[in-house]
Amino acid sequence: MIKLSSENEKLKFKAEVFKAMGHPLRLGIIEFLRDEEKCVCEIVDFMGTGMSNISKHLSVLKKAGILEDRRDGLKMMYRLIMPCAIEFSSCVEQIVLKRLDKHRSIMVA
Amino acid sequence: MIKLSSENEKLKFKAEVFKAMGHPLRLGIIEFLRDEEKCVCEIVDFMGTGMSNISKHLSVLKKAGILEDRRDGLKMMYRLIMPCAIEFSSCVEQIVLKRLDKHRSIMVA
DNA sequence: TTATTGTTTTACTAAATAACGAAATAGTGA
DNA sequence: TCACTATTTCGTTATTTAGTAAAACAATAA
Repeated sequence: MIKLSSENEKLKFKAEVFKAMGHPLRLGIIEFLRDEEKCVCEIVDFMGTGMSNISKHLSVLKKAGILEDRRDGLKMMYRLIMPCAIEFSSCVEQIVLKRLDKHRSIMVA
Repeated sequence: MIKLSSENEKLKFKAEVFKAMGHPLRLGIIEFLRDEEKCVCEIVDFMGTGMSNISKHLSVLKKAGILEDRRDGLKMMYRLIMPCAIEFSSCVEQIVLKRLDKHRSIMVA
């Protein structure tokens, strides 16, 4: 069966969102922004890596449509604009924890 | 601020789930399996690429804990075991469509 | 204007990972 | 054994990632 090309286009766009979230540092940023916007400097302090590196990851998330930024004086503030990302992340977390438990009990057995 | 290492471990596991979904072909497989299990041959027919390629992508999804398989005679049947993946995928789709609309209206304006 | 702060971008290196097709290798059942 | 379905391995090519350093940029203060 041949898939419609518009379907493929949609899949590519959607996959880009998942790909953007598929990196520990970027996922950490998303969770850090869960409740309120933060400046780049706060994100750098929290994540513990260089500003230039964080800035690159932020631009990936922005391009994917997951974050938006806004200037506040000298600072750039970033905020989450895809609330379902947090929901899905918690769902994945539950599954991951369950798997880790299972793994642990196999190790013990 | 320094992050706990167990937090980092969890982030890595979760990121793996997102990474697994961050590929058009794999996302297509997930949506194809939305309602019922399918054999590899059906997935190959639907996605339109080689079996060896599909098989590898299936193993990525299985390893991430998104799919499970079961043998039925000669065939291997795959099914989705992470229902929230579908929910999140629809949420992302809505956002992607909105962005495409906006893009289109900018192009027209 | 110049200096300072906060951020982004570009450029480069090096290592790791991912993608795909083709061929070899399982498993299962007749 | 043969046919069928699926997985694995191999080799090539491409992409991703981390990291650092330097330059560019934007807004504010002196």
